[in-house]
Amino acid sequence: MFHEYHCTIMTKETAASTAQMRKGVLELCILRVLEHGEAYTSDIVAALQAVDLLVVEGTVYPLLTRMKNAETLTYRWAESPSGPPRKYYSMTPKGEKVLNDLEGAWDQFVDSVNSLSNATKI
Amino acid sequence: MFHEYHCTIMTKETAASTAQMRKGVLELCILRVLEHGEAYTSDIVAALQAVDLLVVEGTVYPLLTRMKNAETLTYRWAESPSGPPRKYYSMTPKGEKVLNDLEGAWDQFVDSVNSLSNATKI
DNA sequence: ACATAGTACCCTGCAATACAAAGTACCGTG
DNA sequence: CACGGTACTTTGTATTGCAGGGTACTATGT
Repeated sequence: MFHEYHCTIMTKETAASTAQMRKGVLELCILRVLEHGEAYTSDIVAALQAVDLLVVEGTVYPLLTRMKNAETLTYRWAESPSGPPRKYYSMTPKGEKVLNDLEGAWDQFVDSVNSLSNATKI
Repeated sequence: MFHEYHCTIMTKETAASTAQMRKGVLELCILRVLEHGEAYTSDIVAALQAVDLLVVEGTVYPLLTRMKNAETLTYRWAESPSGPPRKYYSMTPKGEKVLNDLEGAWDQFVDSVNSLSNATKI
């Protein structure tokens, strides 16, 4: 069952493709969220869902671990008002550099895809 | 060995992410190429590489087969001026509908990702 | 006629990873 | 002390981009 009710049109094909589109850009999205300050997983998921980027915790947790291992992120433990302690993630200096690179790659990628709809001739 | 010499900045991390970004948008890109008329695989690969979308034949061939099986595309055999015959692909009516849907999904996706860099607050 | 080179298509195996689902652990409350 | 909620982790599956190798057809040169 798809949770993408808010989309105007969402056929089987489109749903599969949008799922694919998310891949590879999640790292950029997470860094953009953390650009505004530290956050823990539920914050990040909520921020991404708030802009219609549909991700689930099961996807974000492993990605955060990978980014932490790559030293793009770091975290600190912090107590929760109710529940177990949370891992609050924030960018490392290396993470800021990665973010900067990914911004450029993203812009270039969008330009490339969009240039196909006008300029291409075979 | 990466062939992405033309990119201004391409670290290990960026290269991996751009490879991921390509995934899921290739179908849209192929449809955008075929929007201008039929083409065979080498035409398509050349058109994508011309706008810095780096794909290889090994990726495009299976994708074209999947799209043909999904009845998004069809093809006709045509003789080559030199070499074996070629499969010239073109969009089916269903393909035009898929293209239209993917255009909308793509625009929405780009907006979502870009909205993170400004409006997000945690 | 035959060997060679070039072009085009196809298939197999590998690696990465999004996602689902189940499991573990901690905290507060009744 | 049991229970519900929250948070983190792990396991398994399916998808798919990519590399590499294989097959087949055509044209060319000897």
